[in-house]
Amino acid sequence: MNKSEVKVIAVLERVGGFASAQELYQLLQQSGESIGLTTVYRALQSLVSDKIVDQLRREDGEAIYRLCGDSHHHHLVCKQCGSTVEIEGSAIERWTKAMAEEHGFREVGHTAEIFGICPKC
Amino acid sequence: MNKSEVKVIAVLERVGGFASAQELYQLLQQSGESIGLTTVYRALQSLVSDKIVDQLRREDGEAIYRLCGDSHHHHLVCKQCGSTVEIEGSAIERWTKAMAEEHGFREVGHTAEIFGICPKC
DNA sequence: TTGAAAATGAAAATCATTTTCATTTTATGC
DNA sequence: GCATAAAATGAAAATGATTTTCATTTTCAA
Repeated sequence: MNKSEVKVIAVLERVGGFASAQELYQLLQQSGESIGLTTVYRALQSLVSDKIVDQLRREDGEAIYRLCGDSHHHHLVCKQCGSTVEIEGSAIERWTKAMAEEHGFREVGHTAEIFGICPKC
Repeated sequence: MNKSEVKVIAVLERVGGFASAQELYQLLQQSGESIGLTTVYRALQSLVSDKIVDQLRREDGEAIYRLCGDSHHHHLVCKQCGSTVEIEGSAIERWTKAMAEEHGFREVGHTAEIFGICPKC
């Protein structure tokens, strides 16, 4: 665990959820850290292979990262105005576990979003 | 639905599962079809937005496609080999409805995927 | 038949990510 | 402290999937 990895972990803690390498790089720049994009990518690779960080993919294929064990939340997003509400997702956690068990999958994670039209719109 | 889209559907039927745009392009070339890579991409985009084709992502971020069944289903995807299992999602449907109602949203939809490592890998 | 709209595809552009490679930093042995 | 090998760093180039551009071809209705 070297200096860069510590910096990346710190910014991931600050973010408290998923972020892409590019976003993390920008956040680090903004907080005055001197770190190159290449190094951010390398730190993330290393943290992923050490299972300190989870990696998954946005719909557009960009890789996103978060600290393992971060309890994550889900969003209810308005299709019209874009406003979002954080919602409770224990039903999904249970569903994930049940389905994984039923099909013998391990190291499972999930993504879930609800979208619709909010009361204001 | 134009000629290219028909060709892409035909090759997807032949494949009988997921394939990337590049793979589909090669298969089409091999079967002597005259079609450009750009056109393959465009046909896939169009088929996805018409909900004739499902799109998801390999672990490396490459988009993969397959013909979708008509029923709304969810996927359990192996992070390693990309194999997928269609799973039952009534829990999600209920969760979506409950959350939407709680926050006054209407016309709601959702996305949900579970990923992990399958028994074989 | 004709003209507009849609489709096509080669080449260029885009963009996240990885690789290269020369330089700097760190750690280790003396 | 000093020398030196190993590890880390980052700028720039390379990669590879995907998208955009744009000139050309095809389709189709009037």
